[in-house]
Amino acid sequence: MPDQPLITPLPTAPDAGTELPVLGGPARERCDAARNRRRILSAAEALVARDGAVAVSMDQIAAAAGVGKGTLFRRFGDRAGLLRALLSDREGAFQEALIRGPAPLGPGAPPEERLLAFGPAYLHELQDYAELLSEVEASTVPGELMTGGPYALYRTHLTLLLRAANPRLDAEYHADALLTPLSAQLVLHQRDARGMDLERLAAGWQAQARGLLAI
Amino acid sequence: MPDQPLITPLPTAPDAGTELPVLGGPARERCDAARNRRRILSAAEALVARDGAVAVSMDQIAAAAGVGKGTLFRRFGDRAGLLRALLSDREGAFQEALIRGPAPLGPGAPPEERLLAFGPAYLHELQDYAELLSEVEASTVPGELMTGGPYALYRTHLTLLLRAANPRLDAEYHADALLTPLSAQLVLHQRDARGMDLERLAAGWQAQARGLLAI
DNA sequence: TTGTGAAGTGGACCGCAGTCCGCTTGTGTC
DNA sequence: GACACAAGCGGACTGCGGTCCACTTCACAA
Repeated sequence: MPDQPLITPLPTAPDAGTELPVLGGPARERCDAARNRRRILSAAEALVARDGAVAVSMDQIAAAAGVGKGTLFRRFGDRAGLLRALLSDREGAFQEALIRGPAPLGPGAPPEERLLAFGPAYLHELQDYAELLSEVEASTVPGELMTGGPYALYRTHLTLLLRAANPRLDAEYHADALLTPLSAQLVLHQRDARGMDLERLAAGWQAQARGLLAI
Repeated sequence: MPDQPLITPLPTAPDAGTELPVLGGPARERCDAARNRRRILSAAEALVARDGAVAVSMDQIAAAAGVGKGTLFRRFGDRAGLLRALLSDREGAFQEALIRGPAPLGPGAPPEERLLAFGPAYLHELQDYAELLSEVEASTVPGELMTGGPYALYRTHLTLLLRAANPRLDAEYHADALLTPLSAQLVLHQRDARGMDLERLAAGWQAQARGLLAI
């Protein structure tokens, strides 16, 4: 299982990873590089767990990992990339469940049911790592957030489901419109500052989706 | 007409402004301070018009205005506050139209119609200053964006309309859910990177709202 | 074992937003 | 007009994310 499943690697950081001993691919990773990557990730994980993602700086991570700062940026592109790498396992599992998992989230159920299952499932996953993902959202350059990374997959997924469930809709638009209320920053604010619990958010999201199916 | 209508001033920057010659209020603004504020705003406006909001730094604005950097931050709190001040006239006009303007955006029309008028009107306004507002969104600390500033008014407005139009809804949730797809960052991405024109965005938003009225 | 080129490294460096505090200046009082 | 004091000022300073490039280390071939 790759370290960063389904996340397109940065052009500057191929990160082919996964120490396959055979089949020297187009660009194998040198073993000292792999060792440093592990060091960086485990140092970052420990610091984030202790102090929270907001309070951890790239210098701190570099120092804790015993590498230079340049190595962090060569490996992960920018701060958002490093934080995203910390999430990749969990995000990968969710993406896997979307594509190959059991119904109604995975294939097998009718598109209406799969659509209605998405929001609550995503919100449930989000509870664990909302703070980290919120930090990723904040430190990603605006346009890039929607373009690459996991959002592109979710957008495609929702577009296909919407198109199948109600062909009269502008599926592309509504995929965005259903995805933005799931933003980690918003959900965190709703949960912590306004006291809206998970069930309420999930029910609201489903109502939003059901409305689209009704027209 | 105040400089920053309906925008609650920062605690560190009272900005009572508006050179009222009479009625010495609780905290009159000294006239050199007012002169500097005008200098800063016009310098900022010129630089933003020339180079774009992203490319303009606080140091540049301070230098162009002929004041120290500390003055900028004393006056406007942070970068987002300064950029928001550049928008305040236009935002104020739109808020005015919401509250006291002609129907269907203003009062007089039934809530369903006022709701459906909001999205397209806001998107239309946004076209002019989307880049600036996107920069404000990006440089505002996450929680604060929804709490203060114009968003609070829009959220309240939508909440009231939704509650009146369909009492079965969780009006507070759906106010957020209808507001997030109007984020300047998203709209800019949809318009420029994905080639979705204004009519399409407006129609999509209305469909989203109409769905809520239907259930 | 040794040579070689590319992949990898790390810390000095840059421009940035935001803070701090000693100094200046305007204003109301006597 | 002189004074006192608070309001205002500004630039040096901090820590940050991110870049750069001279240097080191690895992997492979002869």
